[in-house]
Amino acid sequence: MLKKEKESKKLFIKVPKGTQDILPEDTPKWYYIKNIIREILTKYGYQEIRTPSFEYTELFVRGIGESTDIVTKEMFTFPDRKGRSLTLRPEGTAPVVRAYLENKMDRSSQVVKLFYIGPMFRCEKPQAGRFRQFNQFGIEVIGTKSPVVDVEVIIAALEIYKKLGLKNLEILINSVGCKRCRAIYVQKLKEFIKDKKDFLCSECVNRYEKNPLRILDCKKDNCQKIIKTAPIITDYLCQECKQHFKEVKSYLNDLKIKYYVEPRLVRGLDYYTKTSFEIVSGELGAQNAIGGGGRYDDLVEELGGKPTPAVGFAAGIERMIIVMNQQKIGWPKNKGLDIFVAKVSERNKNIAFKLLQKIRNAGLSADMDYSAKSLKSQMRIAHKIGAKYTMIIGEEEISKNMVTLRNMKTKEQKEVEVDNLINELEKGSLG
RNA sequence: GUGGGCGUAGCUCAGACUGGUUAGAGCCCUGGAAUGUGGCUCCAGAGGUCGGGGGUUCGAAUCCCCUCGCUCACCCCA
Repeated sequence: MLKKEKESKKLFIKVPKGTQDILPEDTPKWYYIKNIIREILTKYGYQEIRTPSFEYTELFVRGIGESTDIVTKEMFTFPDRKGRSLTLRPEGTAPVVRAYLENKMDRSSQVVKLFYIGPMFRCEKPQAGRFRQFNQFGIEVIGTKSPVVDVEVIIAALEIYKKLGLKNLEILINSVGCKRCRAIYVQKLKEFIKDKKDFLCSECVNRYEKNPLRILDCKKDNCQKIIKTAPIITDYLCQECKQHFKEVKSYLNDLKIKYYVEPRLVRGLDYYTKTSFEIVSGELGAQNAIGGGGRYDDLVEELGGKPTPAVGFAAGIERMIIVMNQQKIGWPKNKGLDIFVAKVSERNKNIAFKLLQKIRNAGLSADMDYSAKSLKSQMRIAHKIGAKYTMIIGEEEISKNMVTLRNMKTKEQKEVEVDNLINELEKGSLG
């Protein structure tokens, strides 16, 4: 017996690493946040799209980029029964573009504005603000190269943050150019670094061949020193990219939105072109990005469509919640129960249950205790769960075909006829 | 993948450095305080083989080794 218990304790299964339960005390927060996201994005003309939680692996390999960290070491990939490779989505943009093409949305209208909310999966080592399953909301505007849209995406995100009450967010912005000018810049960068390679850290030496732009992001002191004097991409943008970046900045200025140009901002997804930005918070620890995005003018074509410019943004909801908690921002709490039904003795439980159901049918929330607890205990429960009223059913009341209704706040209570109960409640006993 | 920190009651932790009688506190939980009423207070009670395994020792929560888990950082990102 004791041995069994011991063994069963060992067999407790825990949540997988990097995942978490959202408990009832927190679900209202999620409702609240998701509602605000939907409300504001709808206002901006975005429509919600829901894509599957997994896709064929190839979508992400082609979309995000073969050599990216996400694809090389962070994906949950598994074969289906026929051996086709599937992957839990690590991000939302590639699936949305896939759905856009698959459902011929390119034919139905000029510009398609979509948003999504849902879980993403990355098999990384968890730490502060980083999980293996996390939720993102994201927006995608497909079908226009106008820089106005880059800005709209940013301000839509900012409005959501603002509505939630998040403070002290910073916007970092950069342009990573297009295919052509980026290639030229990368060449310049490599030339600059070539004779300084020996002073770089071992990882950056690797990056030199694979993805030289990442060297800009290295935080090691030595690399920083070298990078400091390196050419910056914004000096090598082609005419079109330069003009685009200029317009984006000028719209931001017009709207009096504060931002920092960060020429070394390079994001880890290969599809970005031109505008690339990040929204960061000091309250997040090392993982300070609360959201990020940019333009991806080549992705639609990359995934088999016609050349179609697009821009998007994605934000981590868990990180938003972390910042909300840090900044002690409140959110609507669970609504208490309208009525708790308390029975004086077990003999009354059938009547109590019938009345309980009657109240529920009238559209009010109601509950009772199903074990044989004392009236005192039942009152305690009613108090603890925040019931507005407690309905007490005892022999005295039953003999008169009445119940006692107690207002938990004012502590006033009165007897009410059962036949008149719903009327009484609707009439305003509940305010 | 590489490093640091931490695992003692449901929760927050003390005890560990300087091994030694039944391992503690607060909160929470359960029951009770003139018989049918919440909070506070008071009383009583439940709850841990100290993450797991091995070793040293007369004796281990405490020292050593292994292992698992959590956490933070690097990396990368939301």
